Amino acid sequence: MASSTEENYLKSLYNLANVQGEVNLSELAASLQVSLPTANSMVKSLQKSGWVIYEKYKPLTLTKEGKKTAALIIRKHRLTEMFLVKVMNFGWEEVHEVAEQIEHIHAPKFFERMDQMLGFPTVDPHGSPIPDPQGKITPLSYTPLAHAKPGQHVQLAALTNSSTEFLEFLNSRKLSLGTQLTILSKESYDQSMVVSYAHHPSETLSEKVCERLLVRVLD
Amino acid sequence: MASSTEENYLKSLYNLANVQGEVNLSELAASLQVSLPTANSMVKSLQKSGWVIYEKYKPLTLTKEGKKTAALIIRKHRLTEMFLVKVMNFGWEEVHEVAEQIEHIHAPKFFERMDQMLGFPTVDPHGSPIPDPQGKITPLSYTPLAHAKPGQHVQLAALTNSSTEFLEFLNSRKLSLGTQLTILSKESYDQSMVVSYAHHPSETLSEKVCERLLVRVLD
DNA sequence: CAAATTTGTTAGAATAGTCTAACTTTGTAA
DNA sequence: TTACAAAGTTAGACTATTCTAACAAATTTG
Repeated sequence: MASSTEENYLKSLYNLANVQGEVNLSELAASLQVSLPTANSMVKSLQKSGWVIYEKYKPLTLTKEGKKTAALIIRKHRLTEMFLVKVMNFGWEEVHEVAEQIEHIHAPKFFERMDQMLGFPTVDPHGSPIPDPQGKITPLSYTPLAHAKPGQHVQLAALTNSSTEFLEFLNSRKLSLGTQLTILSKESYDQSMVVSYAHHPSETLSEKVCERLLVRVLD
Repeated sequence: MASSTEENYLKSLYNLANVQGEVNLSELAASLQVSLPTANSMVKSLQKSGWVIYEKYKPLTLTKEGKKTAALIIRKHRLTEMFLVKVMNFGWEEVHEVAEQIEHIHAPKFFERMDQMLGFPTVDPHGSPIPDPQGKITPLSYTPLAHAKPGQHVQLAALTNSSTEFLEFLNSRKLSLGTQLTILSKESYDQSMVVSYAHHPSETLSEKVCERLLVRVLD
């Protein structure tokens, strides 16, 4: 069984996986905030345990086992976030830290109960998909708000970034998942967009924000 | 801040504390299932951190700080057990293992929310008192069933032992906290007792069981 | 393409927590 | 009160995870 540290490496590897599912050591080290040699030696040991495929100077890939293990940790993380928000009344900006700890708890029944109490949710409070109990994950197919056209009606469905600061920014604008927006205009100079939604007849969102908001196009 | 390992040492020390609040190294080592040298070296480091008072060949005592830290971990443990039973519908025999892990989570708000959702309980599912947020604990003042006299009416209030096996035994007899018992007789040969309670007109409980059941005398 | 930069590797060390083996103190009991 | 047993200590070693310093390979770029 993986230690918490190992679980964190697998999770990072899973989340960083690029087009080919390949990740550089440096990316991994940066994402975990450890030095390159630390990541290097850990990766060697993950390889010995059969979780990653690794050859000197080559990029890293998770094995099938590694992917599944990672997905199941992410499942626990997202289920926990959902539980904190729906059952324990946390704000969506408060749940990450706690979930980072609870995801390492070994107690299948605890997470099964959460799942059941939540009615088997498929996405977490930030719209990210929750892997199923087998570690299968259905990728999202939403569009960045930045790609929407003036006149379109869209609904906020997920975020590509869930940092506390961004979530607090969204709170301050009363933007939450499900909010329906009408795109009023797009400024070609800086790609910012002017949108309207309930009680907010005109709100300007920067390019950065528009890229982080994933929407479902309604018309 | 204490590591999980250190927290476990403090908790054991707190729970083992005898009359003088003194504990032997061997008791500690046995309770944590580590070797004597391991306990010895850990105790030295706990002393350096100001959590225990220790001198070569002398018994151990927790400092004020150590006691408070321990009580707050026990608070998290018991609050968690209560949450698992009352909110997540676990059986009282299933909660210990999970709580052993969750008690090490650092997330004040998480436990405050539990406390609030539970209506600020003062005892856990096994009748053990929950330390307050300052680490103060009110000791129980119940009587072992073994001390009750034939003819008395008592109510099951707490347990001195909460092992899974004992809890499953109680489940099998439909005995739970709050159950009112009438003591029918006590066998002087083996100290076993014959009691009656809802739907159980006559149930024999061994001395061992009677010593582990703490009751409130009703008349 | 050769230099510069980025990326990855090795070596060596530190800390936390654990162990076994060997030895010393303390406490008990004949 | 000496001898044995129980309890505690020391020394030395091991694993996991981390670091810095020094070096090597790969990649980028003028």
